[in-house]
Amino acid sequence: MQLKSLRLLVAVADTGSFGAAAKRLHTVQSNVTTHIKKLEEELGVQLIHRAGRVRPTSAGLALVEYAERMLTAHDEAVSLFKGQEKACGRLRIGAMETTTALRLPPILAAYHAAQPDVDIQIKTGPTAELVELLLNGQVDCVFVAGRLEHGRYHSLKAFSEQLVLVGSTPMTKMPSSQTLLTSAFLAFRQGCSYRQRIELLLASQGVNAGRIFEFGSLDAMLGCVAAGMGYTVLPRGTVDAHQHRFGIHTLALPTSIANIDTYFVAPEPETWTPALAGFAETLRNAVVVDEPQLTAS
Amino acid sequence: MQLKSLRLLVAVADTGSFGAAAKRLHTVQSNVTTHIKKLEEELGVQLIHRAGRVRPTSAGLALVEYAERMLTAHDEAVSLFKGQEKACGRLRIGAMETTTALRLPPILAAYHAAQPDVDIQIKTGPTAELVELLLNGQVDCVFVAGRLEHGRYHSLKAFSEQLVLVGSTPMTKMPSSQTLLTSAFLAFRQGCSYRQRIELLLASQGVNAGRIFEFGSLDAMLGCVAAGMGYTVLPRGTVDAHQHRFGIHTLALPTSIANIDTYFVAPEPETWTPALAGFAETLRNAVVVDEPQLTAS
DNA sequence: TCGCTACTATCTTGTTTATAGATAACCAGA
DNA sequence: TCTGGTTATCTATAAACAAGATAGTAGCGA
Repeated sequence: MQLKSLRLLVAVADTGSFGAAAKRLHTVQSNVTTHIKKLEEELGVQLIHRAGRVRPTSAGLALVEYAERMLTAHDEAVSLFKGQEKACGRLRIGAMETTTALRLPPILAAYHAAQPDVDIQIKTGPTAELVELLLNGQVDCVFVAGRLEHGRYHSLKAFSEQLVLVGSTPMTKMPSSQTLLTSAFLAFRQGCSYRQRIELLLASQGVNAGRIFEFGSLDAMLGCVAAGMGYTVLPRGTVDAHQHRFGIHTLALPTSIANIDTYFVAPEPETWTPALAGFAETLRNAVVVDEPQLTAS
Repeated sequence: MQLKSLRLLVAVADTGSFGAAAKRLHTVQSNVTTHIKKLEEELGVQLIHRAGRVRPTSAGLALVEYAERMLTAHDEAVSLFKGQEKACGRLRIGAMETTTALRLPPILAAYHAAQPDVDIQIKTGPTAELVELLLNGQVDCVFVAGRLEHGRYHSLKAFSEQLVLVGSTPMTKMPSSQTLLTSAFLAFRQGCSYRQRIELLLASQGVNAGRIFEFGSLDAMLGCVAAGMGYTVLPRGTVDAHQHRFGIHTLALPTSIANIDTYFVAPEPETWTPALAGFAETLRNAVVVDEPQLTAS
């Protein structure tokens, strides 16, 4: 059974004539006859009344219902890829908690304005988990800290973050090793790249292992820092955006530890749906505005 | 885009290998490659990651969803006609009020027991309307009074009815012309074949035009007869079944007027869905039990 | 009843497409 | 670097398809 035959069947049922159906689908009448006959042979049922008026039999009518379901699905699928201008379908984005909170909203807003027919799904998690999701095909693209070493992936430097030390009291210089050793550190759960920087920071200060509490959400973490529970390390932009809500203070970190880049990573562009291609386009524009120099690999 | 290609795509996504997909669908690996490649060219998108693990890209995954919708519809459609033993789908039956009330219930019960997956729809109406419905393809088969003169239809004598005169008082002989002239007659709406018999009866008694009230339902009609509103003409079996509920009395009519056959009429058997073929089978069995001599044309 | 018209079925031709098998290229792991 | 398993490419054969020409058929009106 071919979609072509079903389309002809529907056309015959619609127009009530083989010739008209042929004309509608830009072919000739003899082909319509052949296709319908083949369908009938395949199913062992007469689908069209030929004597007198040409009209579908009840078997034909029943098949037309299914044919319409199939053709609708087919046309939708095609428009997924060949939709002119307007993409549709679904876009699954994976991003870190901090990226989602600070960087994504304006980009998603711009994208939604450009492609209103795309359903957007955001999954948040630490970098390691996001990479796993991408490799498993559970998301279409991710925002992660650091370039993905894995080959055959498209990556684009999206944002540059500056990490700062966050505490509950004003700081003018790095807290002493002694203070750090006795303080708690608050971080996202295992796999978060910022957490690695915390460990790097502690090591640079000669502190081996601080106490680290794991958090799942940014708000909870900042709330606890404000309450004097300990320190954390976060991008400056993220902290700035929340500073008025929490009584928190920041201290710049050494450049080698502070600078961290967020990359947009997705499979090769040849595999992109128009929805994803449009998102990459939106992102590229947003990045260019922020920061003229960008790198693609 | 061919259903065959989509089935291969789904198989590749399932098995994670071109060769395994080929084996599952009884073809060779090179054909799988060709089909997938053709799909990819047609849509302008890479659907399968070939490097390393063979797995669908996110575009491929999106297409697989639509492919499954299409293939499900296809398989359902095929099972509509090729379903082994068990028919499915829908069966639309047109029947007269009296047939529906008296004759259909046991047949429908038997049919439903044999084909539980068929949705049954009954439309009731007078013979003329039913014929119209059948000719328009709005029902799959009908039970009507009298053979359908229209060619190219399959018809089968299903039931033989004997019409009786129904009144509110015991009758031993035909009421006088005077009584008939001043009485009302109750009948189904225009187009009902029983109504024609009423007019025939009146004519045979030398009464030109009695007053005729139209009713839409059997119960209402019998209730009004019992209340002494007038006479009606109905099949004996129908009256017998309702006699205990209403105070009504019957009188046999002359054979020429009394005998009326109910025919099962449907388009040619070649156009039958398994659902309809099964119904005809059930009906044939039921009729044979009732009355060994039957006629098919 | 006769012809006219509009329609579908069939046949034929050249072209396109599908299939299976053989072979080459490729990737990942040892 | 070799190897086992995998995909891509090529080829010959077979099948399917599209279009045109033609024949057959039903319905309609005179």
